[in-house]
Amino acid sequence: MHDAPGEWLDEDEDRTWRAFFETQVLFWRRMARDLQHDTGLSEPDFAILSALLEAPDGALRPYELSEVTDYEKSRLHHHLTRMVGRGLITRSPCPDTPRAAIITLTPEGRAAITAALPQRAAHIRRWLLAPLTPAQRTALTEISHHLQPPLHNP
Amino acid sequence: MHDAPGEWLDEDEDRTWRAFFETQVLFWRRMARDLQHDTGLSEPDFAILSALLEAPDGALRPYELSEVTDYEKSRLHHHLTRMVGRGLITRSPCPDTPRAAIITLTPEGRAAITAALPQRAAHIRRWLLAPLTPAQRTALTEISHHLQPPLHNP
DNA sequence: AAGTTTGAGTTGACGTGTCACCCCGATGCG
DNA sequence: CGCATCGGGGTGACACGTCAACTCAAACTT
Repeated sequence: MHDAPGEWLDEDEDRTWRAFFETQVLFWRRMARDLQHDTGLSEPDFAILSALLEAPDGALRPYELSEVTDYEKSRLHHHLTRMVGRGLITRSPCPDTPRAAIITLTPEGRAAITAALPQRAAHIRRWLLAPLTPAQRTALTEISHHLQPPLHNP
Repeated sequence: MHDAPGEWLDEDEDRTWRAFFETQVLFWRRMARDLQHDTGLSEPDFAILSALLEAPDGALRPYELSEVTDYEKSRLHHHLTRMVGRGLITRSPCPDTPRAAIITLTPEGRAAITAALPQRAAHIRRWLLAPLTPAQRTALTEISHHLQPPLHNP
């Protein structure tokens, strides 16, 4: 015999993989570039600011932000530090609980994210939704769900 | 009227976007983690080493690597520097043409990439191909191609 | 021939991410 | 009570990427 699953993908698998891979690289590159150029925000800026915008008073604790954005605490901490430096948020010790921090949207941060939302929607439409037929959109949604959950072995 | 395209995505668009977004994040996280843990290589390591492996004598000039991998020259240069430091490749001045460099696979680099190829194929099967039905695979291939080319306005 | 342009290669500063580890208050339990 | 463990928060080192700019030889221009 030659090989069971083989050393590399067969021709069909390879076609799917290459199309997928190249498209993903292109897509995220376009999204990051447009977001940056149209709003001055990066992907993580956008994720954090929009989480804060949906929170009451525009304020959340870091671990809550970490759950919403699915960023590890260290990555989140570093990024929050940079965002404080740019005036988008503030980090203050929580008055009641000592050992706790609280992240708050500044007016500049609020202005930035509210201005960015429609831009972002336009980017998503332009690079993802518009090129697809309605059938392809639903297919993509289903495919995404299929790739998501099993998690048997994280 | 309320709004033409609106400030954010409508419910249906949002469902597609969220499913897509979250799945992509998860997918690339899994792929990078598995590649790292099973082979000690990062995504850019893998891309560069497999390009070199397919080249005659396992050697290419940086600008050729840049075309194959679609990395900007600066990113490529920095990464090559790190890879030289790890002994995966060598960078030598090209004998005939002065101002040119030549990147060569070391025995360690060749061993690393040949060991990594089947691992990588297994990761792709596990996280992308296996969870999908044959129909979904072909749909994904087509969707990827639809998202690719237009480029009207880079 | 002198001057401009082109392009491969390089550099440095800085933004982004990951890893391993530390700090310390709160919680739980022998 | 004393001690361990847990978890939110934080830090530093280093890997990865982007941007703007520089070098310098070859090619192109006038």
